[in-house]
Amino acid sequence: MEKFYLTTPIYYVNDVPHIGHAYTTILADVIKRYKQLRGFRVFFLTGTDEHGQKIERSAAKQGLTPKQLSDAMVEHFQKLWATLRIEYDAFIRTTDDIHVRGVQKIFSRVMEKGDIYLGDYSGHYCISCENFIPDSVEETPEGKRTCPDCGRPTDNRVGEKCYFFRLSAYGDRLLKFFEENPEFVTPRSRMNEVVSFVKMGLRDLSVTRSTVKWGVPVPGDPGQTVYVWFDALSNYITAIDFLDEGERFREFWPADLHIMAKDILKYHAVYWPAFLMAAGLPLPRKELIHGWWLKDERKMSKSSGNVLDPHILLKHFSPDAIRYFLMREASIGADGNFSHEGFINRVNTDLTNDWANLVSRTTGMIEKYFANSFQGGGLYTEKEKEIAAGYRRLEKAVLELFDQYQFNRGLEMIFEYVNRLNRYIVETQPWNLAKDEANRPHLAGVLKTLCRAIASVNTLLSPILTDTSATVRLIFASPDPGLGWKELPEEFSIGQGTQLFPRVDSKAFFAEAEASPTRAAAATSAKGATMQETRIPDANIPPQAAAAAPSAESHAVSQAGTAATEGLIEITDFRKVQMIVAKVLAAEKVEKADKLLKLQVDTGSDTRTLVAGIALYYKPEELVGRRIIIVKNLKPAKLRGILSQGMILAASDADNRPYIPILPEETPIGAILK
RNA sequence: GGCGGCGUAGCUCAGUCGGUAGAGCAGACGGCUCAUAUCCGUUAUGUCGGGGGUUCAAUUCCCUCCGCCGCUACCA
Repeated sequence: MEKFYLTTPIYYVNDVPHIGHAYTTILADVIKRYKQLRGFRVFFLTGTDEHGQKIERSAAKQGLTPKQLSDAMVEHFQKLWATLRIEYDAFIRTTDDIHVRGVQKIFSRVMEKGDIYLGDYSGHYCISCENFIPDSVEETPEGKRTCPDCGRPTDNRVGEKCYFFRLSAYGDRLLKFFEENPEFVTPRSRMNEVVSFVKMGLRDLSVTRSTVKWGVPVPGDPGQTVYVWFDALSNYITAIDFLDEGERFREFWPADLHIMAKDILKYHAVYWPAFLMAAGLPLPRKELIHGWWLKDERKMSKSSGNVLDPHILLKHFSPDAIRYFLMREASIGADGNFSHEGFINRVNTDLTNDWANLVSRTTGMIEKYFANSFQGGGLYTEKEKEIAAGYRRLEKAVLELFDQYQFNRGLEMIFEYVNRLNRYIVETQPWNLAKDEANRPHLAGVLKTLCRAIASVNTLLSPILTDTSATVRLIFASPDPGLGWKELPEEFSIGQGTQLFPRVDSKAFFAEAEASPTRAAAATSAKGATMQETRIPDANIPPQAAAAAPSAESHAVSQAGTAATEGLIEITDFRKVQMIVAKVLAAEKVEKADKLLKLQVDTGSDTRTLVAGIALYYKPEELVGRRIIIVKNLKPAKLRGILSQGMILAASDADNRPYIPILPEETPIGAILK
C-alpha cells in the first residue's frame, strides 16, 4: 500500500481561525479522504505556530504566559477542525518538546555542515519587526536608521551576533531542482514566480534572534532563539519523529504534498527546500498553492470588517454544505469569491434540489411501491445498462480530475450525472409503471438501478460530504465503501429516507445575518491560511485602501452611479490625503540609480527623507532651499534600500517628465493644501 | 518600468492548435407529480475588451491600445 503524507501550514495563534484557515484545512482533509479511497496509507498533519514576540506580548497584556495563551488558541483551532469533520493524524505545536528538540537537531546538523554560521553583525535592528536593517539603509544625521518595513526609527544594535543560513549557496541547486521537477509547485504560474525569484539571486538568511525569548533556544547558545522560518517549516519533519528518525519518519518522509495559500509560497518553495538540502534530507514531492477567498469581490481584512467567520456559517449550514461550497466554487490557484447569495444558491441548487431530492424521491418510491424491500428480480432494459455505463465513464473522468486536485471540475461532472439520474426518473415514469401489476419487474429494475447509481455516486462524493455520505450509505445498505459501480443484490431492503439538506431560506438567512453583529467576534485578517501572518518579516501584504480594491465609498458611488457622479469622489476622500508645504534641506543623487534623488525635507513638524524619481530632470542643487508640496501621510516605501516617507507632487507630461511646483519663499513650512 | 496572466450571455465561467460560440445560475414558456414548490423539456440575449493586420475566413494567429490581476523594479 502506497503512503501519502500531506500537510497544511501550521497556523499562527495570534488570531482565531478564519475562513482562510478553514479552506486550507478542509482542502487537505478532502485530499486525505480521497487518497484513502484510492487505497493510499495517508498521514495528514496540521498544527499551530506559537512562538515569537507577538505572542509573548499579547499574552503579557492578558496576564497569561505565552503557553497559556497558546493553549487557549489551540483549543479554538481544534474545536473548529472537529466541527468541520477534519480528521488529521497529528497536530503539531511548535511548543511541543518533540518539535523543539527536533528543530535543535536540524539546526545542529546544518551548522556542522557549515551552512549555518555565526555572523558578526553589528548593524541596526527593528524591535517591532524583529528584523535587521540592511546596510543599504543609510543613517540619518543623528546616527539612526529607519526600518524599511514599519518606518520606525531605530538605533538598536542589539543584534551584534546572530546565525545565518547560507542560502546564497543554494541558488543553482534550487534552479536545477526546479528544472528537473517542473511540477514541484502547482499551479505552474506560481512555479514561474519562484524560479524568477531565485534567478534574481539569494542572500544569506538570518535564522536566529537574540531579542526574542519565546522560541526554540539555539543549541549551545541559549542567548539566541531560532527565528520564524527555520522553526516553523521544520514542523513538517519534527511532527513525524525526525528527532529519533523513528519509524514514522522513515515511512512518511518526504512529504507528498504541502498545501498553502499563495502568500507563503516563497518560504515553502525556496527556503524549505534549501534547508532540507543542507540537512541532507529528501525534498517534498509537491506544493499546492491556492488563492484567497474574497468577500463580495473584495479582499477580506480586519479594517474592512468583512472577514468571514466559519462559526457564523456553521450556525446556518451543515459542515457538509460548507465543505461542498468551498470545494465546488473555487478552482485551485485562483482566488475564490464568497458571497452569501452564491453560497445559498449553490447549496440549495446542487445539494438540496438535485442530490438530496434524488435520494428522497427514490427512497419515497421504494417505500411506497415496495415497502422498502425488494423481493425477487427485476427487468433491465438498455436504458438501465446505459445508466451503469454512464457511471463508469463518470468515475474515470472524475478520478482524473481529483488526482489533479481539480475538485471544482470533478464535482461539476458528478452533478451532471446526478441530473442525468433525475432525467432518468422522468423518462421511465415509475409512478405510471406502478399502476399496472404487469410492469412490476420493470419498476423494480428502475428503482434498483437508481439505488445502485446513488450508492456509487455517493462514494465519489464521500471525501467532501462526510456526514451525508455516511447516511446515504446506511440507507442503501451498501456495505462496500470502495469505488466502482455498486452491484447491489437483487433482493435487499433499504432504510428510511431522511432529509439530507434542508433548504435554506435566503430571506430568513439574510434577516438573521444582518441582525447578528458579525464583526466583533471574529475580526481577523483573512488572507488565506497563512503560516505566520505577522511573523512574516517581508510579507508585503498590499495596503488595503490601495489600488487593488475600490474603497467602500467609491464602490457605493459607482453603484448608485448616474453618469454625472461617475468617478467623482467625496470631499472626505480628498481630505484623506495630507498635502503640505515642505522645505528641501538637502538633496543628493542615489548611488547606482539613474532616476532617483534623495531629499531631506523639513515638514514643519519633522525632518524626513523622501526619494523621488526626478534625477533625470532636476539637479540636487536646483532644489535645495525650495518650498515644495509633499504628500505627508503616504505609507513609507523603500526604494533602492532607502526609506521614502512621503511623496513630492509634480506635474507629469506624456513622457513622464516631472514639473515640480515651487512655492513662494514666504510660504510657511508645514502649511496645509486644501 | 519589466515578466506572466486575464478581459466570452444579466451573473459565474468553459471553449475554439482559424470556419461568426457554449454550461450552470437568474429570466420566459411548457410538461410531470415519485420527491424538501422539487424534477424534466423548450427558449431569448452575446459586434467572444477597443482598433488595426495576416487570411477565402479570426472570438481563436500577429501588432497596438484600454482595463484588471499576480510577481518584480531605480513609481511613491
